[in-house]
Amino acid sequence: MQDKITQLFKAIADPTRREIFHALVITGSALSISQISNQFDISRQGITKHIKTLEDAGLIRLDNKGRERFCYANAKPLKELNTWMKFYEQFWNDSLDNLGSYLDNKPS
Amino acid sequence: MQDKITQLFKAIADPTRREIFHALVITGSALSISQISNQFDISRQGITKHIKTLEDAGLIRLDNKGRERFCYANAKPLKELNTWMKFYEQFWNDSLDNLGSYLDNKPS
DNA sequence: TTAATATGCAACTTTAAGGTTGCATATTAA
DNA sequence: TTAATATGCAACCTTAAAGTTGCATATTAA
Repeated sequence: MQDKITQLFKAIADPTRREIFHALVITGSALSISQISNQFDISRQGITKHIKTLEDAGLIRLDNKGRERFCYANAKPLKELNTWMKFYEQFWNDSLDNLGSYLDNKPS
Repeated sequence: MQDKITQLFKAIADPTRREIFHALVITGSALSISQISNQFDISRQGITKHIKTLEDAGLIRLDNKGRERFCYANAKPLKELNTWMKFYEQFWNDSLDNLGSYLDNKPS
């Protein structure tokens, strides 16, 4: 399997999955798979696959309740992505970006 | 085409592309396509494709110099991803995560 | 000017991702 | 107990992504 951070980035790289995750976060509680899939045009099975991907990435958790499965968000893994990004903050704040130092060293 | 943020997430979701980007960032200057591809096991053409993807996402820029093409990093687009993530910071800091409010409302 | 280097373009293969359909099964409502 | 609901499992299709190879071309070094 791929590394954790790749798995996380891939999970949120899909717009449908970001929507599902966001819906769960703002709901603040849990939604069943049917409730989620009703909000999308794609089939329930398609949504189930997305949910599995999000679950594998740790971004959602599932709780069985009778015949239903409730999903709720877990934003904690995003901390790792934030850590990854933090490193680059110093670079995106550079007014010149790397072009500056590149041009300084450019062979003429 | 897909939206900007999806394009960015997909660009950095690939581990090889993250490596290329990181190498360019820490180099602080520019590297030619050959110099980059020499650091990887995959073919030059494979690297060229990754570079194209990174360029399309705005994460690197290219500058032609004779027969060479120099790539340099541009971290600025990551700001957008950071903005996306910032929203969820309040949730990953919750000690209880959404499980708490979910259980509170769970039908018994 | 000949050879080596750096690259682009295009076609191709392989694998993974997103999505569908059909069917089986467990749970709950009528 | 019969019907409706919520779901899983598995097979399948389609498209896109990752990566390759071969060849053409421009630039630079010998």
